[in-house]
Amino acid sequence: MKIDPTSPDLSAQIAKAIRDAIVAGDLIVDERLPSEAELAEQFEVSRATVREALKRLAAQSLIRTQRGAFGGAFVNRLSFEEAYGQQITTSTLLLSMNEVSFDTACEARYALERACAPLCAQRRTADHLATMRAEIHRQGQQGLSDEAFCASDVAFHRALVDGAGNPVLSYQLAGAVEAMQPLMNMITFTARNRSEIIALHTGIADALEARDGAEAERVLERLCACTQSLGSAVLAERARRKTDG
Amino acid sequence: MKIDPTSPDLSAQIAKAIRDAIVAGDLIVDERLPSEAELAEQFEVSRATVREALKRLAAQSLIRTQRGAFGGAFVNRLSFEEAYGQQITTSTLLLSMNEVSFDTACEARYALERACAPLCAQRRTADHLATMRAEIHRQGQQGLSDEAFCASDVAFHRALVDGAGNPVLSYQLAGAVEAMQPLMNMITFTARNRSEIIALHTGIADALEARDGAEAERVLERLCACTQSLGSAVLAERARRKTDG
DNA sequence: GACATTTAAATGTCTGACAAATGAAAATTG
DNA sequence: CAATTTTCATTTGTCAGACATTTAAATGTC
Repeated sequence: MKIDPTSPDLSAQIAKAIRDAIVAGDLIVDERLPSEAELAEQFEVSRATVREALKRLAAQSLIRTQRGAFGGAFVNRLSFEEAYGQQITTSTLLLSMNEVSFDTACEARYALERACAPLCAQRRTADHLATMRAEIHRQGQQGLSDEAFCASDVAFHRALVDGAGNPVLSYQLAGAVEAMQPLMNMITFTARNRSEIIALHTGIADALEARDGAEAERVLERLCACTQSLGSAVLAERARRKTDG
Repeated sequence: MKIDPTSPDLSAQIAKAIRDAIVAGDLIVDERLPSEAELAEQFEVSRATVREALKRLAAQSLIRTQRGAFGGAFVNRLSFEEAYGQQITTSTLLLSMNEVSFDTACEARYALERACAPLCAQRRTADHLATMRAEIHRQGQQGLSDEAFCASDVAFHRALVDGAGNPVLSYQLAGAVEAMQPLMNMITFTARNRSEIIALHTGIADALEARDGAEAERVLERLCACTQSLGSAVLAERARRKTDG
Protein backbone atom coordinates (compact mmCIF):
# COMPACT_ATOMS: atom_id res chain seq x y z
CA MET A 1 0.00 0.00 0.00
CA LYS A 2 1.73 3.15 -1.21
CA ILE A 3 0.71 6.74 -1.67
CA ASP A 4 2.11 9.73 -3.51
CA PRO A 5 3.15 12.22 -0.81
CA THR A 6 3.57 15.10 -3.26
CA SER A 7 0.01 15.32 -4.54
CA PRO A 8 -2.53 16.75 -2.09
CA ASP A 9 -5.41 14.93 -0.40
CA LEU A 10 -3.19 12.44 1.35
CA SER A 11 -6.09 11.32 3.49
CA ALA A 12 -8.11 10.45 0.40
CA GLN A 13 -5.21 8.43 -0.98
CA ILE A 14 -4.77 6.56 2.28
CA ALA A 15 -8.48 5.86 2.48
CA LYS A 16 -8.39 4.51 -1.06
CA ALA A 17 -5.40 2.28 -0.31
CA ILE A 18 -7.12 0.74 2.68
CA ARG A 19 -10.47 0.49 0.89
CA ASP A 20 -8.82 -1.34 -2.00
CA ALA A 21 -7.21 -3.73 0.45
CA ILE A 22 -10.60 -4.48 1.99
CA VAL A 23 -12.39 -4.92 -1.32
CA ALA A 24 -9.58 -7.16 -2.59
CA GLY A 25 -9.89 -9.30 0.51
CA ASP A 26 -6.38 -8.54 1.82
CA LEU A 27 -8.07 -7.35 4.98
CA ILE A 28 -10.79 -9.67 6.17
CA VAL A 29 -13.85 -9.04 8.26
CA ASP A 30 -13.16 -8.25 11.92
CA GLU A 31 -9.46 -7.96 11.24
CA ARG A 32 -7.84 -5.17 13.19
CA LEU A 33 -6.02 -2.44 11.31
CA PRO A 34 -2.76 -1.10 12.70
CA SER A 35 -3.19 1.65 15.25
CA GLU A 36 -3.41 5.23 14.06
CA ALA A 37 0.13 5.85 15.23
CA GLU A 38 1.42 2.82 13.32
CA LEU A 39 -0.47 3.78 10.18
CA ALA A 40 0.95 7.28 10.46
CA GLU A 41 4.42 5.79 10.57
CA GLN A 42 3.77 3.41 7.67
CA PHE A 43 2.37 6.09 5.38
CA GLU A 44 4.78 8.71 6.70
CA VAL A 45 2.07 11.20 7.53
CA SER A 46 0.74 12.71 10.73
CA ARG A 47 -1.83 11.03 12.89
CA ALA A 48 -4.38 13.71 11.99
CA THR A 49 -4.15 12.75 8.33
CA VAL A 50 -4.57 9.08 9.13
CA ARG A 51 -7.60 9.89 11.23
CA GLU A 52 -9.22 11.79 8.37
CA ALA A 53 -8.69 8.76 6.17
CA LEU A 54 -10.23 6.44 8.75
CA LYS A 55 -13.25 8.70 9.14
CA ARG A 56 -13.82 8.48 5.42
CA LEU A 57 -13.88 4.71 5.65
CA ALA A 58 -16.13 4.83 8.70
CA ALA A 59 -18.59 6.99 6.75
CA GLN A 60 -18.90 4.14 4.26
CA SER A 61 -19.31 1.59 7.06
CA LEU A 62 -16.13 -0.14 5.92
CA ILE A 63 -14.59 0.03 9.37
CA ARG A 64 -15.74 0.50 12.94
CA THR A 65 -13.58 1.87 15.73
CA GLN A 66 -13.32 0.94 19.36
CA ARG A 67 -11.60 2.89 22.04
CA GLY A 68 -9.31 1.68 24.75
CA ALA A 69 -6.51 -0.84 24.97
CA PHE A 70 -6.88 -3.58 22.34
CA GLY A 71 -9.29 -1.24 20.61
CA GLY A 72 -8.64 0.25 17.21
CA ALA A 73 -10.16 0.15 13.76
CA PHE A 74 -11.69 -3.13 12.61
CA VAL A 75 -12.90 -4.16 9.19
CA ASN A 76 -16.66 -4.04 9.47
CA ARG A 77 -19.01 -6.69 8.19
CA LEU A 78 -21.29 -4.56 6.02
CA SER A 79 -24.78 -5.52 7.11
CA PHE A 80 -27.82 -5.30 4.90
CA GLU A 81 -29.18 -2.72 7.34
CA GLU A 82 -26.21 -0.41 6.90
CA ALA A 83 -26.25 -0.91 3.15
CA TYR A 84 -29.96 -0.02 3.06
CA GLY A 85 -29.30 3.20 4.91
CA GLN A 86 -26.57 4.30 2.58
CA GLN A 87 -28.49 3.37 -0.50
CA ILE A 88 -31.51 5.33 0.63
CA THR A 89 -29.45 8.44 1.35
CA THR A 90 -27.70 8.18 -1.99
CA SER A 91 -30.83 7.47 -4.00
CA THR A 92 -32.82 10.22 -2.32
CA LEU A 93 -30.16 12.80 -3.05
CA LEU A 94 -29.68 11.54 -6.57
CA LEU A 95 -33.36 11.99 -7.30
CA SER A 96 -33.73 15.34 -5.58
CA MET A 97 -30.60 16.87 -7.05
CA ASN A 98 -30.78 15.71 -10.63
CA GLU A 99 -34.20 16.81 -11.69
CA VAL A 100 -35.23 13.26 -12.30
CA SER A 101 -38.75 13.49 -13.60
CA PHE A 102 -41.56 11.95 -11.67
CA ASP A 103 -42.28 9.72 -14.66
CA THR A 104 -38.75 8.38 -14.83
CA ALA A 105 -38.56 7.61 -11.14
CA CYS A 106 -41.98 6.05 -11.19
CA GLU A 107 -41.17 3.90 -14.17
CA ALA A 108 -37.99 2.65 -12.54
CA ARG A 109 -39.72 1.87 -9.32
CA TYR A 110 -42.51 -0.14 -10.84
CA ALA A 111 -40.20 -1.91 -13.26
CA LEU A 112 -38.19 -3.13 -10.31
CA GLU A 113 -41.26 -4.13 -8.37
CA ARG A 114 -42.61 -6.00 -11.36
CA ALA A 115 -39.40 -8.00 -11.27
CA CYS A 116 -40.31 -9.22 -7.79
CA ALA A 117 -43.87 -10.14 -8.58
CA PRO A 118 -43.32 -13.69 -9.87
CA LEU A 119 -40.92 -14.52 -7.06
CA CYS A 120 -43.24 -13.06 -4.47
CA ALA A 121 -46.14 -15.05 -5.87
CA GLN A 122 -44.13 -18.23 -5.39
CA ARG A 123 -42.69 -17.54 -2.00
CA ARG A 124 -44.80 -15.04 -0.08
CA THR A 125 -45.79 -16.27 3.36
CA ALA A 126 -49.08 -15.65 5.14
CA ASP A 127 -47.23 -12.95 7.06
CA HIS A 128 -46.42 -10.93 3.96
CA LEU A 129 -49.99 -11.19 2.82
CA ALA A 130 -51.29 -10.14 6.24
CA THR A 131 -49.04 -7.07 6.19
CA MET A 132 -50.35 -6.09 2.79
CA ARG A 133 -53.99 -6.52 3.82
CA ALA A 134 -53.37 -4.52 6.99
CA GLU A 135 -51.84 -1.66 5.01
CA ILE A 136 -54.68 -1.73 2.52
CA HIS A 137 -57.11 -1.47 5.41
CA ARG A 138 -55.21 1.50 6.84
CA GLN A 139 -55.23 3.21 3.47
CA GLY A 140 -59.02 3.11 3.50
CA GLN A 141 -59.42 4.88 6.81
CA GLN A 142 -61.08 8.27 6.93
CA GLY A 143 -59.04 11.32 7.81
CA LEU A 144 -55.72 9.75 6.92
CA SER A 145 -53.18 12.44 5.98
CA ASP A 146 -51.44 12.30 2.62
CA GLU A 147 -48.13 11.62 4.35
CA ALA A 148 -49.59 8.71 6.30
CA PHE A 149 -51.16 7.36 3.11
CA CYS A 150 -47.78 7.51 1.39
CA ALA A 151 -46.05 5.84 4.33
CA SER A 152 -48.57 3.04 4.23
CA ASP A 153 -48.02 2.76 0.50
CA VAL A 154 -44.31 2.30 1.11
CA ALA A 155 -45.01 -0.36 3.74
CA PHE A 156 -47.28 -2.21 1.33
CA HIS A 157 -44.71 -2.26 -1.41
CA ARG A 158 -42.00 -3.16 1.03
CA ALA A 159 -43.96 -6.25 1.98
CA LEU A 160 -44.32 -7.12 -1.68
CA VAL A 161 -40.58 -6.87 -2.21
CA ASP A 162 -39.70 -8.78 0.94
CA GLY A 163 -42.14 -11.46 -0.10
CA ALA A 164 -39.80 -12.35 -2.93
CA GLY A 165 -37.53 -13.78 -0.24
CA ASN A 166 -34.35 -12.48 -1.80
CA PRO A 167 -32.34 -10.15 0.46
CA VAL A 168 -30.36 -8.77 -2.46
CA LEU A 169 -33.57 -7.74 -4.20
CA SER A 170 -34.92 -6.25 -0.98
CA TYR A 171 -31.76 -4.24 -0.58
CA GLN A 172 -31.81 -2.99 -4.15
CA LEU A 173 -35.44 -2.03 -4.04
CA ALA A 174 -35.41 -0.38 -0.65
CA GLY A 175 -33.48 2.45 -2.20
CA ALA A 176 -35.80 2.86 -5.13
CA VAL A 177 -39.00 2.78 -3.13
CA GLU A 178 -37.90 4.92 -0.22
CA ALA A 179 -36.14 7.44 -2.39
CA MET A 180 -39.41 7.99 -4.23
CA GLN A 181 -41.21 9.07 -1.09
CA PRO A 182 -40.31 12.77 -1.24
CA LEU A 183 -41.63 12.86 -4.79
CA MET A 184 -44.75 10.94 -3.84
CA ASN A 185 -45.39 13.29 -0.95
CA MET A 186 -45.91 16.12 -3.41
CA ILE A 187 -49.15 14.49 -4.44
CA THR A 188 -52.43 15.27 -2.77
CA PHE A 189 -54.71 12.28 -3.03
CA THR A 190 -58.41 12.82 -3.53
CA ALA A 191 -60.81 10.28 -2.10
CA ARG A 192 -61.36 9.06 -5.64
CA ASN A 193 -57.61 8.60 -6.20
CA ARG A 194 -57.29 6.69 -3.00
CA SER A 195 -60.04 4.25 -3.71
CA GLU A 196 -58.55 3.60 -7.13
CA ILE A 197 -55.16 2.87 -5.61
CA ILE A 198 -56.68 0.72 -2.90
CA ALA A 199 -58.52 -1.29 -5.51
CA LEU A 200 -55.26 -1.92 -7.35
CA HIS A 201 -53.47 -2.84 -4.12
CA THR A 202 -56.25 -5.28 -3.38
CA GLY A 203 -55.84 -6.71 -6.85
CA ILE A 204 -52.15 -7.25 -6.20
CA ALA A 205 -52.76 -8.91 -2.86
CA ASP A 206 -55.41 -11.15 -4.40
CA ALA A 207 -53.09 -12.17 -7.20
CA LEU A 208 -50.29 -12.95 -4.78
CA GLU A 209 -52.65 -14.89 -2.57
CA ALA A 210 -53.60 -16.95 -5.63
CA ARG A 211 -49.88 -17.22 -6.43
CA ASP A 212 -50.54 -15.68 -9.81
CA GLY A 213 -47.39 -13.70 -10.57
CA ALA A 214 -48.41 -12.72 -14.08
CA GLU A 215 -51.63 -11.14 -12.85
CA ALA A 216 -49.71 -9.28 -10.12
CA GLU A 217 -47.43 -7.89 -12.82
CA ARG A 218 -50.39 -6.72 -14.87
CA VAL A 219 -51.96 -4.92 -11.91
CA LEU A 220 -48.61 -3.35 -11.05
CA GLU A 221 -48.45 -1.98 -14.55
CA ARG A 222 -51.86 -0.38 -14.12
CA LEU A 223 -50.78 1.02 -10.78
CA CYS A 224 -47.73 2.53 -12.44
CA ALA A 225 -49.86 4.20 -15.10
CA CYS A 226 -52.26 5.43 -12.44
CA THR A 227 -49.47 6.92 -10.34
CA GLN A 228 -47.86 8.54 -13.34
CA SER A 229 -51.07 10.21 -14.44
CA LEU A 230 -51.65 11.43 -10.89
CA GLY A 231 -48.15 12.89 -10.85
CA SER A 232 -48.48 14.62 -14.19
CA ALA A 233 -51.85 16.06 -13.12
CA VAL A 234 -50.23 17.59 -10.06
CA LEU A 235 -47.39 19.01 -12.13
CA ALA A 236 -49.77 20.43 -14.72
CA GLU A 237 -51.84 22.06 -11.98
CA ARG A 238 -48.71 23.66 -10.57
CA ALA A 239 -47.64 24.92 -13.95
CA ARG A 240 -51.12 26.43 -14.50
CA ARG A 241 -51.03 28.25 -11.17
CA LYS A 242 -47.62 29.60 -11.97
CA THR A 243 -48.70 31.13 -15.27
CA ASP A 244 -52.00 32.42 -13.95
CA GLY A 245 -50.97 33.77 -10.58
CA MET B 1 -27.94 22.45 14.08
CA LYS B 2 -26.90 21.35 17.53
CA ILE B 3 -24.75 18.56 18.91
CA ASP B 4 -24.26 16.96 22.31
CA PRO B 5 -20.73 17.85 23.38
CA THR B 6 -20.63 15.32 26.21
CA SER B 7 -21.08 12.14 24.19
CA PRO B 8 -18.10 11.06 22.10
CA ASP B 9 -17.81 10.95 18.31
CA LEU B 10 -18.36 14.66 17.92
CA SER B 11 -17.26 14.48 14.31
CA ALA B 12 -19.96 11.91 13.57
CA GLN B 13 -22.58 14.14 15.16
CA ILE B 14 -21.44 17.15 13.21
CA ALA B 15 -21.41 15.16 9.99
CA LYS B 16 -24.95 13.99 10.70
CA ALA B 17 -26.15 17.52 11.41
CA ILE B 18 -24.78 18.80 8.12
CA ARG B 19 -25.94 15.74 6.21
CA ASP B 20 -29.45 16.20 7.53
CA ALA B 21 -29.38 19.83 6.47
CA ILE B 22 -28.39 18.81 2.95
CA VAL B 23 -30.97 16.04 2.66
CA ALA B 24 -33.67 18.34 4.03
CA GLY B 25 -32.76 20.94 1.44
CA ASP B 26 -31.63 23.59 3.94
CA LEU B 27 -28.33 23.59 2.10
CA ILE B 28 -28.73 23.61 -1.64
CA VAL B 29 -26.46 22.39 -4.40
CA ASP B 30 -23.30 24.45 -4.88
CA GLU B 31 -23.95 26.39 -1.70
CA ARG B 32 -20.81 27.09 0.26
CA LEU B 33 -20.55 25.87 3.82
CA PRO B 34 -18.94 28.13 6.43
CA SER B 35 -15.17 27.78 6.59
CA GLU B 36 -13.68 25.13 8.84
CA ALA B 37 -12.73 27.80 11.35
CA GLU B 38 -16.27 29.19 11.40
CA LEU B 39 -17.81 25.74 11.78
CA ALA B 40 -15.41 25.03 14.63
CA GLU B 41 -16.64 28.17 16.32
CA GLN B 42 -20.31 27.36 15.70
CA PHE B 43 -20.11 23.83 17.02
CA GLU B 44 -17.61 24.80 19.73
CA VAL B 45 -15.09 22.18 18.73
CA SER B 46 -11.61 22.28 17.28
CA ARG B 47 -10.87 22.57 13.62
CA ALA B 48 -9.51 19.03 13.55
CA THR B 49 -12.89 17.69 14.65
CA VAL B 50 -14.70 19.73 12.03
CA ARG B 51 -12.32 18.43 9.41
CA GLU B 52 -13.03 14.82 10.36
CA ALA B 53 -16.73 15.55 9.97
CA LEU B 54 -16.20 17.12 6.55
CA LYS B 55 -14.13 14.16 5.38
CA ARG B 56 -16.99 11.87 6.29
CA LEU B 57 -19.30 13.90 4.10
CA ALA B 58 -16.75 14.00 1.31
CA ALA B 59 -16.54 10.19 1.42
CA GLN B 60 -20.25 10.11 0.60
CA SER B 61 -19.79 12.66 -2.19
CA LEU B 62 -22.10 15.03 -0.31
CA ILE B 63 -19.57 17.85 -0.43
CA ARG B 64 -16.50 18.79 -2.40
CA THR B 65 -13.73 21.03 -1.15
CA GLN B 66 -11.64 23.64 -2.87
CA ARG B 67 -8.52 25.25 -1.56
CA GLY B 68 -7.57 28.87 -1.58
CA ALA B 69 -9.35 32.15 -1.02
CA PHE B 70 -13.07 31.87 -1.77
CA GLY B 71 -12.58 28.12 -1.60
CA GLY B 72 -14.19 25.97 1.05
CA ALA B 73 -16.66 23.12 1.20
CA PHE B 74 -19.53 23.17 -1.26
CA VAL B 75 -22.63 21.03 -1.40
CA ASN B 76 -21.97 18.63 -4.23
CA ARG B 77 -24.45 17.76 -6.93
CA LEU B 78 -24.42 13.99 -6.64
CA SER B 79 -23.89 12.77 -10.18
CA PHE B 80 -25.08 9.44 -11.50
CA GLU B 81 -21.42 8.55 -12.01
CA GLU B 82 -20.55 9.07 -8.37
CA ALA B 83 -23.66 7.24 -7.25
CA TYR B 84 -22.75 4.29 -9.51
CA GLY B 85 -19.33 4.08 -7.96
CA GLN B 86 -20.60 4.06 -4.43
CA GLN B 87 -23.31 1.57 -5.18
CA ILE B 88 -20.87 -0.81 -6.79
CA THR B 89 -18.50 -0.66 -3.83
CA THR B 90 -21.34 -1.20 -1.38
CA SER B 91 -22.98 -4.00 -3.34
CA THR B 92 -19.71 -5.80 -3.95
CA LEU B 93 -18.81 -5.78 -0.28
CA LEU B 94 -22.30 -6.75 0.73
CA LEU B 95 -22.18 -9.81 -1.49
CA SER B 96 -18.65 -10.83 -0.58
CA MET B 97 -19.08 -10.37 3.16
CA ASN B 98 -22.49 -11.85 3.74
CA GLU B 99 -22.22 -15.25 2.22
CA VAL B 100 -24.88 -14.43 -0.28
CA SER B 101 -25.29 -17.58 -2.29
CA PHE B 102 -24.56 -17.59 -5.95
CA ASP B 103 -28.16 -18.56 -6.60
CA THR B 104 -29.57 -15.63 -4.65
CA ALA B 105 -27.32 -13.09 -6.31
CA CYS B 106 -28.02 -14.57 -9.71
CA GLU B 107 -31.75 -14.57 -9.17
CA ALA B 108 -31.71 -10.94 -8.08
CA ARG B 109 -29.63 -9.90 -11.01
CA TYR B 110 -31.76 -11.54 -13.63
CA ALA B 111 -34.99 -10.45 -11.98
CA LEU B 112 -33.82 -6.87 -12.27
CA GLU B 113 -32.68 -7.30 -15.82
CA ARG B 114 -35.97 -8.87 -16.77
CA ALA B 115 -37.60 -5.68 -15.52
CA CYS B 116 -35.68 -3.74 -18.16
CA ALA B 117 -36.47 -6.04 -21.04
CA PRO B 118 -39.81 -4.55 -22.10
CA LEU B 119 -38.53 -1.00 -21.80
CA CYS B 120 -35.38 -1.86 -23.69
CA ALA B 121 -37.40 -3.50 -26.44
CA GLN B 122 -39.36 -0.28 -26.87
CA ARG B 123 -36.53 2.20 -26.70
CA ARG B 124 -33.25 0.57 -27.58
CA THR B 125 -31.35 2.42 -30.30
CA ALA B 126 -29.26 0.93 -33.07
CA ASP B 127 -26.27 1.80 -30.93
CA HIS B 128 -27.33 -0.40 -28.06
CA LEU B 129 -27.96 -3.26 -30.43
CA ALA B 130 -24.59 -2.76 -32.10
CA THR B 131 -22.85 -2.89 -28.73
CA MET B 132 -24.61 -6.13 -27.88
CA ARG B 133 -23.71 -7.72 -31.19
CA ALA B 134 -20.11 -6.63 -30.82
CA GLU B 135 -19.87 -8.17 -27.37
CA ILE B 136 -21.48 -11.38 -28.60
CA HIS B 137 -18.86 -11.53 -31.34
CA ARG B 138 -16.07 -11.02 -28.83
CA GLN B 139 -17.45 -13.76 -26.63
CA GLY B 140 -17.09 -16.20 -29.51
CA GLN B 141 -13.42 -15.52 -30.08
CA GLN B 142 -10.92 -18.30 -29.51
CA GLY B 143 -8.51 -18.05 -26.61
CA LEU B 144 -10.55 -15.54 -24.67
CA SER B 145 -9.79 -15.75 -20.94
CA ASP B 146 -12.57 -16.39 -18.46
CA GLU B 147 -12.08 -12.91 -17.01
CA ALA B 148 -12.38 -11.31 -20.43
CA PHE B 149 -15.46 -13.41 -21.15
CA CYS B 150 -17.04 -12.18 -17.91
CA ALA B 151 -16.12 -8.58 -18.65
CA SER B 152 -17.74 -8.85 -22.04
CA ASP B 153 -20.78 -10.40 -20.39
CA VAL B 154 -21.05 -7.38 -18.11
CA ALA B 155 -20.74 -5.03 -21.08
CA PHE B 156 -23.49 -6.91 -22.89
CA HIS B 157 -25.86 -6.68 -19.97
CA ARG B 158 -24.93 -3.09 -19.38
CA ALA B 159 -26.02 -2.28 -22.90
CA LEU B 160 -29.30 -4.09 -22.26
CA VAL B 161 -29.93 -2.04 -19.14
CA ASP B 162 -28.93 1.25 -20.71
CA GLY B 163 -31.20 0.46 -23.62
CA ALA B 164 -34.16 0.90 -21.31
CA GLY B 165 -33.35 4.61 -21.42
CA ASN B 166 -34.01 5.17 -17.74
CA PRO B 167 -31.04 6.56 -15.82
CA VAL B 168 -32.50 5.53 -12.47
CA LEU B 169 -32.77 1.94 -13.64
CA SER B 170 -29.26 2.05 -15.04
CA TYR B 171 -27.99 3.31 -11.73
CA GLN B 172 -29.81 0.68 -9.74
CA LEU B 173 -28.73 -2.16 -11.97
CA ALA B 174 -25.13 -1.14 -12.34
CA GLY B 175 -24.65 -2.16 -8.74
CA ALA B 176 -26.31 -5.52 -9.15
CA VAL B 177 -24.53 -6.51 -12.33
CA GLU B 178 -21.07 -5.28 -11.42
CA ALA B 179 -21.22 -6.62 -7.90
CA MET B 180 -21.86 -10.06 -9.36
CA GLN B 181 -18.62 -10.05 -11.27
CA PRO B 182 -16.39 -11.43 -8.50
CA LEU B 183 -18.83 -14.30 -8.09
CA MET B 184 -19.01 -14.87 -11.84
CA ASN B 185 -15.25 -14.89 -12.09
CA MET B 186 -15.15 -18.05 -10.01
CA ILE B 187 -16.64 -19.92 -12.92
CA THR B 188 -14.51 -21.55 -15.55
CA PHE B 189 -16.43 -21.65 -18.79
CA THR B 190 -16.04 -24.63 -21.08
CA ALA B 191 -16.37 -24.13 -24.80
CA ARG B 192 -19.76 -25.80 -24.57
CA ASN B 193 -20.89 -23.40 -21.80
CA ARG B 194 -19.79 -20.46 -23.82
CA SER B 195 -21.60 -21.42 -26.95
CA GLU B 196 -24.77 -21.97 -24.93
CA ILE B 197 -24.47 -18.52 -23.36
CA ILE B 198 -23.67 -16.93 -26.68
CA ALA B 199 -26.74 -18.54 -28.20
CA LEU B 200 -28.89 -17.08 -25.44
CA HIS B 201 -27.29 -13.66 -25.82
CA THR B 202 -28.03 -13.83 -29.51
CA GLY B 203 -31.60 -14.72 -28.68
CA ILE B 204 -31.89 -11.66 -26.48
CA ALA B 205 -30.39 -9.38 -29.09
CA ASP B 206 -32.73 -10.82 -31.74
CA ALA B 207 -35.75 -10.28 -29.52
CA LEU B 208 -34.77 -6.71 -28.78
CA GLU B 209 -34.11 -6.06 -32.43
CA ALA B 210 -37.63 -7.30 -33.14
CA ARG B 211 -38.84 -5.15 -30.21
CA ASP B 212 -40.28 -8.24 -28.60
CA GLY B 213 -39.89 -7.62 -24.88
CA ALA B 214 -41.75 -10.73 -23.78
CA GLU B 215 -39.44 -12.95 -25.78
CA ALA B 216 -36.41 -11.17 -24.33
CA GLU B 217 -37.75 -11.88 -20.86
CA ARG B 218 -38.20 -15.54 -21.67
CA VAL B 219 -34.63 -15.87 -22.93
CA LEU B 220 -33.32 -14.01 -19.89
CA GLU B 221 -35.06 -16.54 -17.70
CA ARG B 222 -33.33 -19.37 -19.53
CA LEU B 223 -30.02 -17.53 -19.21
CA CYS B 224 -30.61 -17.22 -15.48
CA ALA B 225 -31.28 -20.94 -15.15
CA CYS B 226 -28.22 -21.70 -17.25
CA THR B 227 -25.98 -19.47 -15.13
CA GLN B 228 -27.34 -20.90 -11.91
CA SER B 229 -26.71 -24.48 -12.97
CA LEU B 230 -23.20 -23.53 -14.03
CA GLY B 231 -22.60 -21.97 -10.65
CA SER B 232 -23.92 -24.91 -8.69
CA ALA B 233 -21.81 -27.28 -10.80
CA VAL B 234 -18.71 -25.29 -9.88
CA LEU B 235 -19.65 -25.29 -6.21
CA ALA B 236 -20.37 -29.02 -6.23
CA GLU B 237 -17.03 -29.69 -7.86
CA ARG B 238 -15.28 -27.67 -5.18
CA ALA B 239 -17.11 -29.50 -2.42
CA ARG B 240 -16.14 -32.84 -3.96
CA ARG B 241 -12.47 -31.88 -4.13
CA LYS B 242 -12.54 -30.74 -0.54
CA THR B 243 -13.90 -34.06 0.73
CA ASP B 244 -11.69 -36.18 -1.54
CA GLY B 245 -8.41 -34.35 -1.24
C1' DG C 1 -10.50 -18.06 43.88
C1' DA C 2 -12.92 -13.57 43.88
C1' DC C 3 -12.57 -8.84 43.84
C1' DA C 4 -10.29 -4.27 43.64
C1' DT C 5 -6.48 -1.62 41.70
C1' DT C 6 -3.11 -0.41 38.55
C1' DT C 7 -1.42 0.20 34.09
C1' DA C 8 -0.57 0.31 29.24
C1' DA C 9 -2.53 1.07 24.82
C1' DA C 10 -5.66 3.05 21.99
C1' DT C 11 -8.94 6.48 20.25
C1' DG C 12 -11.02 11.28 20.91
C1' DT C 13 -10.03 16.04 21.19
C1' DC C 14 -7.52 20.45 21.42
C1' DT C 15 -3.96 23.97 20.35
C1' DG C 16 -0.96 26.27 17.53
C1' DA C 17 1.71 26.43 13.65
C1' DC C 18 3.17 26.45 8.77
C1' DA C 19 2.63 25.18 3.71
C1' DA C 20 0.20 25.61 -0.48
C1' DA C 21 -3.34 27.11 -3.39
C1' DT C 22 -6.31 30.58 -5.19
C1' DG C 23 -8.82 34.43 -6.67
C1' DA C 24 -9.45 39.37 -5.78
C1' DA C 25 -7.44 43.64 -5.46
C1' DA C 26 -3.68 46.70 -6.04
C1' DA C 27 0.33 48.08 -8.41
C1' DT C 28 2.94 48.28 -12.50
C1' DT C 29 3.79 48.79 -17.27
C1' DG C 30 3.05 49.55 -22.23
C1' DC D 1 -6.62 53.47 -20.61
C1' DA D 2 -5.83 48.51 -20.95
C1' DA D 3 -3.15 44.65 -20.06
C1' DT D 4 -0.14 42.44 -17.16
C1' DT D 5 2.16 41.49 -12.97
C1' DT D 6 2.47 41.52 -8.08
C1' DT D 7 0.71 41.47 -3.67
C1' DC D 8 -2.28 39.77 -0.27
C1' DA D 9 -5.88 37.87 2.51
C1' DT D 10 -8.42 33.71 2.90
C1' DT D 11 -8.97 28.89 3.10
C1' DT D 12 -7.80 24.14 2.99
C1' DG D 13 -3.96 20.58 3.75
C1' DT D 14 -0.64 18.92 6.89
C1' DC D 15 2.13 18.52 10.93
C1' DA D 16 3.76 18.10 15.92
C1' DG D 17 2.75 17.63 20.48
C1' DA D 18 -0.20 17.43 24.24
C1' DC D 19 -3.96 15.84 27.28
C1' DA D 20 -8.50 13.39 28.24
C1' DT D 21 -11.02 9.24 28.13
C1' DT D 22 -11.90 4.53 27.54
C1' DT D 23 -10.87 -0.19 27.90
C1' DA D 24 -9.19 -4.65 28.97
C1' DA D 25 -5.36 -7.05 30.52
C1' DA D 26 -2.19 -7.52 34.33
C1' DT D 27 -1.33 -7.15 39.01
C1' DG D 28 -2.22 -7.00 43.79
C1' DT D 29 -5.08 -8.09 47.88
C1' DC D 30 -8.04 -10.55 50.87
